[in-house]
Amino acid sequence: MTRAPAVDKRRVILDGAVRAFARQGFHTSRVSDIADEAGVAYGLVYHYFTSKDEILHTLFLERWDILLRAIRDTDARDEPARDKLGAISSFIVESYARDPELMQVIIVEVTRAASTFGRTHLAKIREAYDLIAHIVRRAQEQGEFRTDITAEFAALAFYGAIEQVLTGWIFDLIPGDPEHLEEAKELIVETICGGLRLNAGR
Amino acid sequence: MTRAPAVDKRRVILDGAVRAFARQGFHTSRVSDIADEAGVAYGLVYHYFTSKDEILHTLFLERWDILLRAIRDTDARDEPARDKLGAISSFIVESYARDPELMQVIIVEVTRAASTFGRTHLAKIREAYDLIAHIVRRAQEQGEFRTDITAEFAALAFYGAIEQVLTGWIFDLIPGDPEHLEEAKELIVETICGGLRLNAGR
Amino acid sequence: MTRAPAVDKRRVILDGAVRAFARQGFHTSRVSDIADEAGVAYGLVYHYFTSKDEILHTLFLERWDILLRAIRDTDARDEPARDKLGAISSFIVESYARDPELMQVIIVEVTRAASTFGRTHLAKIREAYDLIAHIVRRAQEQGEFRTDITAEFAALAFYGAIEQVLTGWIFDLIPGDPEHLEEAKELIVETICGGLRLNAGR
Amino acid sequence: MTRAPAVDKRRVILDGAVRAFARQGFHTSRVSDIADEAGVAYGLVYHYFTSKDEILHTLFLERWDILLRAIRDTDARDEPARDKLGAISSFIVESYARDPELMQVIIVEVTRAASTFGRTHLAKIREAYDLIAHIVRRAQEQGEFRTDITAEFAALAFYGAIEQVLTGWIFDLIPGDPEHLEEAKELIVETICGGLRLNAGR
DNA sequence: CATGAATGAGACTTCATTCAT
DNA sequence: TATGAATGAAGTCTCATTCAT
Repeated sequence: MTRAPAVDKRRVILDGAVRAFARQGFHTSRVSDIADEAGVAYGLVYHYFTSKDEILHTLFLERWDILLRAIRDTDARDEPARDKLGAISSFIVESYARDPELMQVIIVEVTRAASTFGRTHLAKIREAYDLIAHIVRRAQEQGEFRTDITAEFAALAFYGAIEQVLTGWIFDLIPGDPEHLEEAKELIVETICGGLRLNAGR
Repeated sequence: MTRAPAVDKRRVILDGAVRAFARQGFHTSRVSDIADEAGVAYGLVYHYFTSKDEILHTLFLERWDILLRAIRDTDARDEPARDKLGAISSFIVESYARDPELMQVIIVEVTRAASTFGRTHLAKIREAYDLIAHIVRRAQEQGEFRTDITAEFAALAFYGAIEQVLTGWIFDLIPGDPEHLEEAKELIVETICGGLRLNAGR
Repeated sequence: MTRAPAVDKRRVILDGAVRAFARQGFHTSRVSDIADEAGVAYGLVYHYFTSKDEILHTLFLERWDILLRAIRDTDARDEPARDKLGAISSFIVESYARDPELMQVIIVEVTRAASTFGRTHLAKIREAYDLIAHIVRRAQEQGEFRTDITAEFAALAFYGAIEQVLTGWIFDLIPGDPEHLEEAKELIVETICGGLRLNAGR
Repeated sequence: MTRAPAVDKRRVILDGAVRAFARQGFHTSRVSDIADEAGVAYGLVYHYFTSKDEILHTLFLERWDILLRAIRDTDARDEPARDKLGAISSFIVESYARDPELMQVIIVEVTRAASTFGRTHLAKIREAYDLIAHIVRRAQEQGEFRTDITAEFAALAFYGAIEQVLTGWIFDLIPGDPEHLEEAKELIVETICGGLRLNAGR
């Protein structure tokens, strides 16, 4: 007759891990650092997770599935590709605004640090590119986007630009205050869709 | 009086390290893997480098300085910013074409895996962004580029797009045969400068 | 709530270290030798101590503080300096009789092998000399001891004689059976206080 | 038809070793430190010595044989034991005055740090004690010294007192300027022969 | 003789994971 | 659930010694 725990220790550990990973990086974080950060005992981490790796996997998968769902939902809407990409850009920036440490961990330790984890989750990551590429491809078919740039290529460029901007915030290369974040949502997509070139057509 | 050795063992070790890091990643590569790959004795690695880290630092700095010089040289030329960015894109793609393993190591282990190394070399990395931003800024002043996207932001987006495309090749997300590489040089810059949108102005 | 362990593993490790150090010397003892001798796993040594050095430090400090306290207690008594020195001599010889390996380690590896450790603990070691010198100085002031030999000098000579006798036992230069040990307590102090010379005054 | 080298490199290396060992201790001195200190190339050390150990052995044996000879010469003289011990004391202090670094190395790294080297040279070291004990024994037989303190024991105490005083100088526990050194020669022997006790007989 | 590059065994230390309580 | 002591494999770095020139 055990009642539900006052706090979800599993969650507490995941949150501690985010803070530890964000501060010291995954490799430099010891399991004891995670436990300390979470305020739980050393061994409890292994009660909820089979390995240190699994914690990072979990953090990534949780978040990435949310992202994939968001992209799918966006794509389902009936609106110009430009707006869809805008929505995706907004969603990612918004995610960063809400939990910068978590996004930092996912980008720095998984998405970009392809070493072990990236490779493990390559399929998942690719899924996002594919979904974006799909949006682009449809836009090309419908005459909204140019066709001389392949959809796959465009998807990478788009996502790469977003991640780099986030990286810029993470490492203080560009100002990351709320105002700039808000502004960036639109600028990112405009950069990719509209291009830097100043021309009459716009 | 010792004469110069027939082969530069230091170079041999660096080359071995590139292969080891490219195959297994920096963290997973043991110093003995580097030595094996280079075909030298374990201890010799420490004869030329003070630590495993220093090897990666050296690889990065060697290459990055070449990149910075290339960007500076490009900027010095008198031509449209569009062409300058094209030249930079070409240079980076070309670097990848010539030594994909080295570029993989630099991107995957340093530039993107900011954890420990990125932070160390942040200043160096930023230098590249700044140089690119400078090109953009000048283009904005001269009416070649639109001004509603800040130069710093544009630089990040541009560089991010390139890196992501390279990452795409590295992880086989998009075809990376010579033909595609050649084509990409131009496509990258056209994506960023021209934008994806199909419009009359072009 | 974890209860106190049946055996104090920290103590077990220290004891194992004493045996290892006594047998092979500090430098020649590997951490694995200590663990083996203590009958614990390799890593447990580092659970309780931060380094191999710290183990030796601990052994020394534990014992030396006991010695210092003994000297202080002795000095507090109201009796001739001759008897005080006799008590100190007895205490040290007694310490050796009880745990010859520990004393060997402290003398051979710390007190005399001043290289690294001695220097670290020089202040502590000096404290002992100073306390002895203080006893001598008081005796000089009260006419018990001659004054042409400085107290500091006398303290060194006294302590040096003791240590050398212990070293003699440790290296089997002189017989170290219980009987001789007992006898030595008095002989040491008599040598230093009475002198070797045969003269009418005694 | 090679002529004698301008400088005896072997000697130069030994001298460099003394400085290195005195400064950093034997264990902490690398062979390269010795070479650097001597101003010769790395490998040359192995041209003259088979191992790092052998260098220390050589330093010790060279000096110790001189000491043994000095003791023997002293003993051969026809004079009171008191004066013989005085001569030995003088000789050792003099040795320290002339080359404190060498004496430091011999005492700190060999004589007292019995670990590996002491054991190796135990027989040699014992020889000195035996010679001193012999002097004492003769003095006892001739009624100069008391007989209740065994000669072996007395020899250890005497030598121990000397070494401790030297150690005091080495580690700056007592002032080691020339004046004090001169004075010590006599004080040491007077401490041991005359004793600290103030009594009518003297 | 002289040089210093090359070798590789060895030892410390770290830390993920297990387990008894 | 919860704790943290216990385990031991793994990896970095050091450095004495060898050797080609």
